[in-house]
Amino acid sequence: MDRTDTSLIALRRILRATELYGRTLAQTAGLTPVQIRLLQIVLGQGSVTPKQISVQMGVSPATISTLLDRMVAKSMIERQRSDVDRRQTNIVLTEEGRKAVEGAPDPLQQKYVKEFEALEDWEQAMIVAALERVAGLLNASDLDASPLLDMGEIHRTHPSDKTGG
Amino acid sequence: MDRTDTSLIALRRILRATELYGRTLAQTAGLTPVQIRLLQIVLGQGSVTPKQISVQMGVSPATISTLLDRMVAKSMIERQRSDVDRRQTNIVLTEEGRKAVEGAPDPLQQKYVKEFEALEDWEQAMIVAALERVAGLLNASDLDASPLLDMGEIHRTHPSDKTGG
DNA sequence: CAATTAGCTTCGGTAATTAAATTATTATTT
DNA sequence: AAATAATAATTTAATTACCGAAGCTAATTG
Repeated sequence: MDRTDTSLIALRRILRATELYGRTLAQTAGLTPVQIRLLQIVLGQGSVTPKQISVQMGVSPATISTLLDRMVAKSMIERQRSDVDRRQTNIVLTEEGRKAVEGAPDPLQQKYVKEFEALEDWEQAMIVAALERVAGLLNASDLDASPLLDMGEIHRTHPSDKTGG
Repeated sequence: MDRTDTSLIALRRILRATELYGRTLAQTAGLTPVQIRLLQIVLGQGSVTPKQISVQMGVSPATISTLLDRMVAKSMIERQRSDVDRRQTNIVLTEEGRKAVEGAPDPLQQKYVKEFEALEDWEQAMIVAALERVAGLLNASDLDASPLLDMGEIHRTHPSDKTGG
């Protein structure tokens, strides 16, 4: 077995593990994976339009619209008409929504961060370099990643009050 | 920004790129991402039970059952009652299903393989080591990866006409 | 044989998804 | 400015994804 296959298999293991565990986490939080991803995007941006969300999640605006309906019904987000361009709607988290997303961190946080930080210095450096290389190979744009920068904060805080809902 | 955050962002870029591109590929093939994953699992295993599929995909058997219904209706797979244990059903690809899955390879194959193989030797080695390390951190079980070993064959073979199976 | 367990399916319901059509607003063109 | 085009969001109708509970069939166990 050559290295291409080996790396592909490792990548698939990463994808599977993340997805499977993410589903578990979502159910624990009383939300769906899609709903959590929405909340994460809004948290990372502070304020986004449905259009922006649809691009980041790779689904149509119609999908986002109905998804937002449900999240409004759950009092997780609010729609605010934009002042500068009244065609646009700004999506913001409610207090409840912020608690929900901070109490339901994403699977990478849970399974990855602690172990990563326990690694030797040189190994961390190698992993960072390799991951960025792979992301580059996949043409992964910064558009996808930068909104989630704020998520990095989570592993530093104590989400000890999981008042599940 | 520390290395933990940097690596998390890179990982998310990988996840997003794979998912977004996978959705595009699926639509091009006239299938959904879930349906393609089902076909990939059956291809990799040769013959699987609905229960095994449900474990690998991380969904309930009920979900698989209805999914199989649709794929049978599309003539992509067949249900075959097991002889050794007649409670079980063996899922196998039809000729049409095999063509479909081989004609719609997964996003990693498409966007990754060629570029990876163009890398310097040392860089390939580094990436393999790093990816396997990360997969290990995420506790990705071998259960998830080994079924997909056969997928690695795809980029080497010509899916012309493989008689027999 | 009766009870239990295992594997799969069916049923009822919620959520996710899209294409197409609609509404409201902004931008452009004549 | 009036007409036209383009953009942002939503609604509608339809399909797919998903699950728990209940039901069915086959295997196992007492």
